[in-house]
Amino acid sequence: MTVDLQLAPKTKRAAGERCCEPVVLPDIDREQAARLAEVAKALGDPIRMQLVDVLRRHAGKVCVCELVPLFDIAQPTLSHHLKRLRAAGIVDSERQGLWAYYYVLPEALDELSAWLG
Amino acid sequence: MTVDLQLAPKTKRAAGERCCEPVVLPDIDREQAARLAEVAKALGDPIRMQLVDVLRRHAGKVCVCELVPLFDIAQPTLSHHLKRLRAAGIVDSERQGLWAYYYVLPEALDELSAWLG
DNA sequence: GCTGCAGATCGACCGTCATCGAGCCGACAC
DNA sequence: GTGTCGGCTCGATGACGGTCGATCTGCAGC
Repeated sequence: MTVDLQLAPKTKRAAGERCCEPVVLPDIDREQAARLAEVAKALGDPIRMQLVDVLRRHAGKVCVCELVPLFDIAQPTLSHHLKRLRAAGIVDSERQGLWAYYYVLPEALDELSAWLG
Repeated sequence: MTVDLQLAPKTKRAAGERCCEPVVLPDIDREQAARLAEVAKALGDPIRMQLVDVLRRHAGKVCVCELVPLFDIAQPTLSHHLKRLRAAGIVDSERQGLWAYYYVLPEALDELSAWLG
């Protein structure tokens, strides 16, 4: 008995009226939303935002030893932020002897920029 | 004696050579970086990214009761995400009787879009 | 061999966030 | 008045993220 308990008439509105026409799109590509959210989350830190800004303005490979004095954080912390940016596909690195150089991969930022219109 | 211990010649490179020319800009407007990072952090969640996408595509005020069935999360959780988006200045809300309607404030997204170029 | 340096990684601490249920409040119908 | 519904707020909890010191890895020079 009471098998229709989960099918109770919960669709009954306050007085049968609707709040607004149901024209919202039912599904928006979730995969793209997940990728864009990952890029946005990587940019969601002031230090990482400034890091990307410096690398974008320089328009070339920048040595880590030049990035450290720009921020008042320890070197391991900066390395951690660069690793997060690289995991999100925003930047990439290249080692030359002692030093490491970072540069921007424009694809991720371009996709976010295209979504913003 | 040894008063110049803190001023030791730490500038001495490995062999006197520099890793790269010091042309990185010393300071990038930190306030703007903080604002952009706040907007990006608010977008750094798949559900919030889809929420903004729905509100942008609808180009009008959307009732919360229409947003709830689009995601498999509880209604308080959706309200939490909307609150975060509103705190970041991305959306705003307006109550009409029983229902609440949310809409996009384009300024925040426009600033991020302008920075992305 | 040893020493020093640039950068990455690890472990730990602590703050913030996402999620949920429970409860509260305002508006409407009766 | 009471009941009901839509939505928000409050706690609690588990997970994630930023930061640091300490340590490790390569590399260059002695």
